[in-house]
Amino acid sequence: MPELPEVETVKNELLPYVIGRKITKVTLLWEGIVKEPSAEEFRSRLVGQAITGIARRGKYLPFSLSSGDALIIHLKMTGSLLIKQNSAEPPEYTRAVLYLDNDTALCFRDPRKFGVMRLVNDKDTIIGKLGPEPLEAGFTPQLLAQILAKRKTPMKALLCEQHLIAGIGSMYADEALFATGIHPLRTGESLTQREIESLHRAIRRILWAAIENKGASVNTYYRPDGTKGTAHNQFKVAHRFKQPCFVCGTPIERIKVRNRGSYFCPRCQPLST
DNA sequence: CCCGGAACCTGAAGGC
DNA sequence: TGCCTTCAGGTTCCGG
Repeated sequence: MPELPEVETVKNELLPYVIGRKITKVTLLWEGIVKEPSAEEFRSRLVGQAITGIARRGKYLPFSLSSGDALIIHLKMTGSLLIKQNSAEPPEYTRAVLYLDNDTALCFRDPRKFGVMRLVNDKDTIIGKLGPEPLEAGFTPQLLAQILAKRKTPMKALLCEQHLIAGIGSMYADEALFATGIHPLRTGESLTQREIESLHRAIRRILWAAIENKGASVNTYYRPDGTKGTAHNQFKVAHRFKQPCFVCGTPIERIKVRNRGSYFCPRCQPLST
């Protein structure tokens, strides 16, 4: 599942293939992947434009174009952006192909059709509502304390809220909570100052380590060259249902928090002391 | 504004 | 073998 480290890896590894390249043709194999504008307008406004940059904001990938428009891609759960030879057949489940003027094709593969592309004048209407970037300097323990203060929502849900903190999803929320010994159902307001500082450090350390490992390939996440990341090899609790905790040996449990699977160690992450 | 739950979507895996 | 259920979860929308 692409979260901040996976999306950051996709951006970094896509950049050398696409920067400065002109889009020569757009093929939509499933038009529903384009949220706005219409499929027809999307194609005509994109063809002929050069890609001048790619950024990452939360889990969004804004591509800047020579026209001044922005192509904003969200991979959601199962999307991947793959670089192929433009003469090659696109991989199975490819929903859209951007052909570039260097003999390559950028394929948007997405088995579950959750992924989204938008072509917009102003990218801030989409990404402007996001919370702070957890790896930037402005994300301080004080800011995290402010975000969690007086909130009765479970910690697992709070960490996944994009308008509070941008880029964290289910896997890395589980990992950060385990590293801090916090049960996923603890409320935001129940955390002590000490726990908040520890959580702040854990979030940054875990996200940085996952970027160094090129993301986690739990299911269908692939890097642009088709290879997988290795960050999931570092997971302590995420997707380790019934397996022994590396710290105390207790079987990892799974509960639903806001309809999301949440993995945790019942002994290392007690709900009450 | 705060909070919780459903819907979207489909392949893989497990149970009977 | 084959059918049925569950699981995966980022985002958006709707309700109280």
